Amino acid sequence: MTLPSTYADRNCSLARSLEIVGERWTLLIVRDAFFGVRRFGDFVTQLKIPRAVLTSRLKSLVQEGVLVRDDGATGGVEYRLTAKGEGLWPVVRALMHWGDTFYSPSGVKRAARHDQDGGLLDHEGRCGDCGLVIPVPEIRIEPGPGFDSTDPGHDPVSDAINTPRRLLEPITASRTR
Amino acid sequence: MTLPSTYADRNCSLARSLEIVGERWTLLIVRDAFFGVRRFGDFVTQLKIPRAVLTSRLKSLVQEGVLVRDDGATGGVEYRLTAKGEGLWPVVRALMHWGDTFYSPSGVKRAARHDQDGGLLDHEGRCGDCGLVIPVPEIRIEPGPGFDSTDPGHDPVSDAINTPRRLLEPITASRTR
DNA sequence: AGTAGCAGTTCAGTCAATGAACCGGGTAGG
DNA sequence: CCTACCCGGTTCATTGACTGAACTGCTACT
Repeated sequence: MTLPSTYADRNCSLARSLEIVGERWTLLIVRDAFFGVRRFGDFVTQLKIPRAVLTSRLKSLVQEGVLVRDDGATGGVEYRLTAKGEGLWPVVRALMHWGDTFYSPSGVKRAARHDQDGGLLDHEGRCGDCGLVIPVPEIRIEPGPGFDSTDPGHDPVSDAINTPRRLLEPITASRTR
Repeated sequence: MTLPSTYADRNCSLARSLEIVGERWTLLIVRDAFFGVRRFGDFVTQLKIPRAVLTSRLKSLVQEGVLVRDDGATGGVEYRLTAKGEGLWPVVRALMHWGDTFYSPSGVKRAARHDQDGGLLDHEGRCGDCGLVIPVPEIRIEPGPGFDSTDPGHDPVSDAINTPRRLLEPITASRTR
């Protein structure tokens, strides 16, 4: 899966995409990046992913141009989504919608709103108020009716993610800067 | 990944979805099912997936209600998408679109049309002619400009898949019934 | 110097994937 | 009735990937 063309089908863009984001953990890393996670350690605590696996996934995501790694202004290492990475939002949205539909009887686990006018976004990412498809940086995400708030967050990163916030806004919770 | 809740995050429908369709090969099996593949042996020849893995994937997809297994009218075993399985079409479409966008400079590898009026479907599945989102059984799929027809199909199943056809229509190519 | 936080590595144990050979039931032909 | 073939599925030895815990090395602060 890591190597190019592990799936034989050269004529299928689905297979091609899965070469990049089809491995275990990869899409969850991307989701966290949408939610503002940027630091190696924050991915580890949020996802409980083995550090070695995270290293390998971040490396290939950077190589594929889904993330950029830079030693950021804050002094530490940061991983951020590129435009190509942001292009995965419809994929993440579609999977979340399918999961909400078939595995969350009490309603969506997370709702998306248009940050500018507060309108609810439908499953296609279209704002109920202004009718437009909202670009990623203008989307605000918040807990929905299906969100389970018993068993509350155990770490500041999860807490930050579960608070209404705009996508891509960096998480600064644990860091007092 | 096979077990429930291998991904810790209970409050994320993305993680929940990936429990079901996030394993290696699973979405490719689903894609083939959309393209009309129904037989064990056809999945093997089309995907070149190890038979043991296919057995295991089909079993869990049936268990999750994405596929149904029945000993069909034709006499053989058949795997078909359920409504829940058809609900994965937006996921498959989103991943194909991302792959087309970033890995297929010469254009989409497969185009989708509204079978009724011949209108091209956009990346949201909306018909350019009638403006509606087209339900899966009314979608016709055909090779697009990015399709590589050198290195032609080596097996009748691939040939059938690469011929314009409606989704879900069973492949009967190799079988002379 | 001394400590703390963080990105990333190392390593041994475990579990899943791979590919090729094999099994057994059903059907068709002789 | 016997044989050959097709097909779904299993078995098995090998290889490779994932896991979790401990460790390294760098930087900043005291």
